[in-house]
Amino acid sequence: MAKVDRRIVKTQESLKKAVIELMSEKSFDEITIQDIADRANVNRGTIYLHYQDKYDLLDKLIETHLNEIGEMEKWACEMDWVDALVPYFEYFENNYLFFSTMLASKDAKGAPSSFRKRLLASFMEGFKDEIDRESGKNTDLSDDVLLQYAGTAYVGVIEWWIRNGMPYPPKVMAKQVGTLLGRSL
Amino acid sequence: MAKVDRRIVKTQESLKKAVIELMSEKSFDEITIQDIADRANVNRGTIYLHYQDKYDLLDKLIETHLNEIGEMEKWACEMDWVDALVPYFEYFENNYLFFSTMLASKDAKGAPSSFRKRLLASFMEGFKDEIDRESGKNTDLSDDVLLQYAGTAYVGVIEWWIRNGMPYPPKVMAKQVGTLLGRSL
DNA sequence: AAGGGTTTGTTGATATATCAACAATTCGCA
DNA sequence: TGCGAATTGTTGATATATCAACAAACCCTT
Repeated sequence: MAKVDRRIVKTQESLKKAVIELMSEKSFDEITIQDIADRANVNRGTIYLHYQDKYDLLDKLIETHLNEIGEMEKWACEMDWVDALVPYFEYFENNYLFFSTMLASKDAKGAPSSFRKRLLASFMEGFKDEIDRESGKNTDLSDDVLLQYAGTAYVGVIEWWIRNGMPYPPKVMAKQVGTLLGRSL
Repeated sequence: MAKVDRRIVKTQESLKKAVIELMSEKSFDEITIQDIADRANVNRGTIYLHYQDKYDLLDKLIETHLNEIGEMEKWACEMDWVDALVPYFEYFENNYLFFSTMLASKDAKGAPSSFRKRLLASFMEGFKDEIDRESGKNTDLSDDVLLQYAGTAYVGVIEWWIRNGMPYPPKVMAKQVGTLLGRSL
């Protein structure tokens, strides 16, 4: 990974943080580029050095998180389901504002292409390699159905957990969801 | 006040914040320029664009706060002592980390020139115009003594209040200290 | 006191961010 | 509908921050 200039990182992080904050206050279409610039304490023009427009910014923001989640999948490989899920729930907890905002906000017209959908796709992709093909318990099931089932279940639980203010600690969630996913796949 | 470039403000604020944080962890002489740069997430060289060395940085940091306190004096003029003090104590509260660190840390060799002394001088200066010259209650007292008395008392109380984790809310402190200062001056 | 590692202050070349100004577009509303 | 105001996206000139590299000063430890 080539080193990125410090200023780029700082600017992009302020911008992303600003968008998240603003989205928890107004709907995405009401947010203006100037709003974002002000909140991030960055010149308006600077935004265009990094992003096409606010849709692109939101898009990249989502992409960033999905990538980080994707990274964890590799790390978590070779682990028990229950243990592997802990970092996920901790990640959701640490980025509470982002997830609650994303799952709460209605999609704007153009770009956002439903965060929920992208999250689901990401999870299903990750589940692919985790399906039990040995014990034979899944021989009568098609992957499509299985993935859809486990994926929506997972997303659904996360959504519920976030929306309800994370009523259980990450470890407890990981254990329970881990058990259930283990049964399903 | 000519507008200052955004980047300058950001950089200087990170640097000042970094110094305060670090001073609450190590003694000032143990802090290295590189430490400050790292903590502030700024290139080491950038520090020299703004300050001579770490002593200068600390000096300017103190100066900044003393100036802000000085500003409040003008604003607070024409007010009852009790009311006038409220913003002060609120300021101390808001900058708790700074004041507790500054009042706690032993002076390093070169520059710091005792924060406590500078604070005292600043207050005494501010008290000058507040001495009661009309009622005649102070005719037998010399300004020197009076200022020294009230100044050290004020600083002493603040020091105590900060050191003990601000056991009373700012308004309560303002009321009590205000009463006492009113009697003294 | 010598030596090896660390910290410092400085430099020059380069990258990025800023600012102000502009025309083009969109928005709110009369 | 159409006007005025706000927002957008771009530009060019400039300011600031970055990075890497350097020699000098400064520990410490032997």
